[in-house]
Amino acid sequence: MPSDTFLRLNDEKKKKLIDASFKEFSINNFNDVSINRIIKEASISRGSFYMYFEDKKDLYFYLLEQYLEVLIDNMKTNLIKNKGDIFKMFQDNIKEIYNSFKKNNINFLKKSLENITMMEESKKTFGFRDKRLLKELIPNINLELLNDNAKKHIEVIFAINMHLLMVTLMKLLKEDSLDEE
Amino acid sequence: MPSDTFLRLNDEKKKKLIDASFKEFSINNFNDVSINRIIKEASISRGSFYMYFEDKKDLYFYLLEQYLEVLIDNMKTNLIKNKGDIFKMFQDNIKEIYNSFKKNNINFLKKSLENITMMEESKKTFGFRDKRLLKELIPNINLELLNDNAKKHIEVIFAINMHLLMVTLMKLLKEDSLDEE
DNA sequence: GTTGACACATGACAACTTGTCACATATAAT
DNA sequence: ATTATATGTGACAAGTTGTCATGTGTCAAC
Repeated sequence: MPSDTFLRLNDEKKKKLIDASFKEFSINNFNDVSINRIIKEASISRGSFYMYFEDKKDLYFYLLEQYLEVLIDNMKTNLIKNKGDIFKMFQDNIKEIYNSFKKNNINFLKKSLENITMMEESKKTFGFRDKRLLKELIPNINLELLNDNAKKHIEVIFAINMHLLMVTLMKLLKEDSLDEE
Repeated sequence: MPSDTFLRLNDEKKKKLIDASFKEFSINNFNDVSINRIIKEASISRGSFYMYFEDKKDLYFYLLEQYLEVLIDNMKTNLIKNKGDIFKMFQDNIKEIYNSFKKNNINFLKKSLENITMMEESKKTFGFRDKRLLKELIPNINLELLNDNAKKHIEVIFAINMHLLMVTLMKLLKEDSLDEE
């Protein structure tokens, strides 16, 4: 969360920083985003930045929220335009975001989705990569323990269990981290 | 992918680097992982490292694959122990990973899941955050356009559409990036 | 009007980071 | 022994981040 100091800032200064941040996060992956470039573009000092935000992550999540605001606004507009038809609204919104990307060739959402995708890659590696896991294990699985229906859908059952393993571990390990703090 | 040079390395040297890398990635988030620390721990030179791997990401995905190998091995062992019962196998595996974390308090999988979670946070922000989106839009939605069943499940329908918007955009924007290259 | 308290701004600084490259050395092939 | 080819090396430039002592501005109280 940005500090109160940031929120108290006059609109112009705030906007300048937000704009510069959006620009930077629209061009670079999270890892390559440079606070240096942001403060240069926004003409604020290094010290000020760290007065406003804890770190890059803090800034990023603030930007996400801001983006969401804009998204909601666009959706509202499109909803009214389409007389309350949510399906048409969704269609229009996709078009708009896509066109805006085509035009400027930079897009905050695009980069965000890339960041997510990169991490989802690793999730895939764990879970379902090329069905490799199952292939390796199948000789050792006793199919007789399953009923006929389950036998047929062993891939799905395996995938679900793998997913459960991930989710369970995620929860367990997360709770544990919280205990420490 | 690691270079052939790396794969040709003798086992001892390879292991030393892999071990050091796992350790570093088990303690720090992806962003905070330092190649510097890794090469120091593994006693190799900076130049060598970049001969083996393109960058941090390259190394990370290699480690993921290695981790998967170990996972498969553990699963096999547990499968045999449990006479081919995959459900018992999954249970045992969760316990094992969790206990290993409890013991060493460092865990590669834990950090990986944290990285994923952090990015999933942002996905949530876009998509479904507190049902805020729907709440803001509902006054403008014309429910008469939906049948009675759809009316009841407007939240679900909305969530699905939101998800579709994300997935569609992800695809569109990704394809477009490929065109450029 | 001076004082003091507080909020905010500043940029130099230490302590990192990464990727590259000219050069050195090892190993194999002629 | 000589030449290729494959590896190893660490200094280097060019960045990065977060901190902190030292500003400046503002506003209330004496």
